[in-house]
Amino acid sequence: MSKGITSRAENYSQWYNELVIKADLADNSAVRGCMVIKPYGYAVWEKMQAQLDRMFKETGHVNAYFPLFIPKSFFSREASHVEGFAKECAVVTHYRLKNSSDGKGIVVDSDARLEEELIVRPTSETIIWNTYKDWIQSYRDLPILINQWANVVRWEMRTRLFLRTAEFLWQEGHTAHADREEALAETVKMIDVYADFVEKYMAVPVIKGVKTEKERFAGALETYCIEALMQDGKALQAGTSHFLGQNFARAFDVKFATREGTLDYVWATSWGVSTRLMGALIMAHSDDRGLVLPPKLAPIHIVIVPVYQKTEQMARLVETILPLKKELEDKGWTVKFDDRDTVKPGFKFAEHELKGIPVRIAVGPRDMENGTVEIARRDTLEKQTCPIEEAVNKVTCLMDEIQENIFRKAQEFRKANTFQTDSYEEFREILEKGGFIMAHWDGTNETEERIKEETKATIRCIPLDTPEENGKCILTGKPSRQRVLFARSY
RNA sequence: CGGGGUGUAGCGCAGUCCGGUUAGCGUAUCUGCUUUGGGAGCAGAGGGUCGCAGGUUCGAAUCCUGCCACCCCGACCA
Repeated sequence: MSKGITSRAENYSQWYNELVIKADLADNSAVRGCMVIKPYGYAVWEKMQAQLDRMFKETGHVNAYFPLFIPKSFFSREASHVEGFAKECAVVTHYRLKNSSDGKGIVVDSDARLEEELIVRPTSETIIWNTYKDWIQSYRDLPILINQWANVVRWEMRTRLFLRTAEFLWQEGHTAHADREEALAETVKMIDVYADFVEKYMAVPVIKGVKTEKERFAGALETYCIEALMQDGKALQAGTSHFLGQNFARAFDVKFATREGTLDYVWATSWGVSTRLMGALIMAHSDDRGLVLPPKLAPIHIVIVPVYQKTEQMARLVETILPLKKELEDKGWTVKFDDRDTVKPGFKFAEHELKGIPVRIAVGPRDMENGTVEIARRDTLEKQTCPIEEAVNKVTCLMDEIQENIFRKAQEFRKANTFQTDSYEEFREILEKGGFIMAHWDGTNETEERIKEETKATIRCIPLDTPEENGKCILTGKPSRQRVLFARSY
């Protein structure tokens, strides 16, 4: 295990993987493309989960749970949906094993073949809409605003810890509405919730927009998304909210009696974020010393490290440290007192930095004499000595400062790496360095496809808040009304 | 699924071309002493079906055949 980790762009993926593993977040599992989320990583996910859940409830949603297995036939109901997901599904064909006839191990019992294969959900639209059909008869049954916390499986060709694993954890909201406007409003509301969460809690700035037809979710009429820029200059889709129109209602025959007494199909939305957000968090803030966690999502806010030579000294330090710890905890901070006597302070410093703990307090004999403690912040690595009675206030201020600072830093990075160009030549040059590019596009699938083939860049989104501006498509020179966001992406 | 690469101690690797002592190094682990304000030092100890299965040979980590797994780059994707 080497001591340093480098975030140089050319070995960014190794850096990322190494960081995830060393910072004790996750491991590769024995199952291809899956990961083991370790307790520390899971604690971060739980923090994210808790906050998102709060935000969903505040916007009127409730949680429910639907089956892991989906009958194959459900999938073929919505044509574009099956096209989008069929290639990457895990399929259950049998329900029993038996001892092999040669006595060596266990084989699948070929007599136990399922009449209809079951798909391990890659997303739950189909099984949920099949259920909603029974739940919805009248406008009085609407809206249905349900969220599910679940795992899904997508048999991806290539995987990377947190960013794209075969199995991943996520939440998926599935709502049903009586009219188009309400469903559209819900779609927008949820992308706003996501953007809020990612910016205010994860401290990662995002760009809100809609996907082009080519990048749209399979079966959606419109896909809203938030896009973030990682430190290697690649874009990461951090969350999506889909306006599904009446497509799934038609496919699953979900009609309702309207106020006016007519029969109409239900309007749908779905929206989700996943453990991929962990990937975004890691890549957006980390440095060569390891993870940098925003205080609002850090499982441990403060670590207290004692510095001492003899056991008696430690006993004296404890008398100072325990009341301090208690006082910090009363303020609502999660505090770890690292009293291990098996490793030296320097080792502990490095380890807690690797794990991204926002604030470290060191207390040693020198402090005992002066009535001080040393406070170090993870984001800037600055250290300061302060009187012990001021420590609690100091730390409390520091937490807000750190939260703001890492957001500002990420914002500045994005600003410095967002470009605007009207020349295809320059467009290609910028892509080599990485970053977001705002450029004109003629609005056709063909142009988008050709740009992707020639440059590996995709249209991340058509940003919501970009002003209209007449221009010419960067590739074809045809007229364009608005710049769109291009980037290479994960 | 296409291209490239790698499987040797918990982790990271050397040895393989050119077969030949008891398979080695770093790190981690354990014990002891000294250390402790930025990843400690010394001494000692434990830990291996050399990815799997065949074959060639007096002798295989090394050569041959087949298989498997993983990683990277592409295509695909949250």
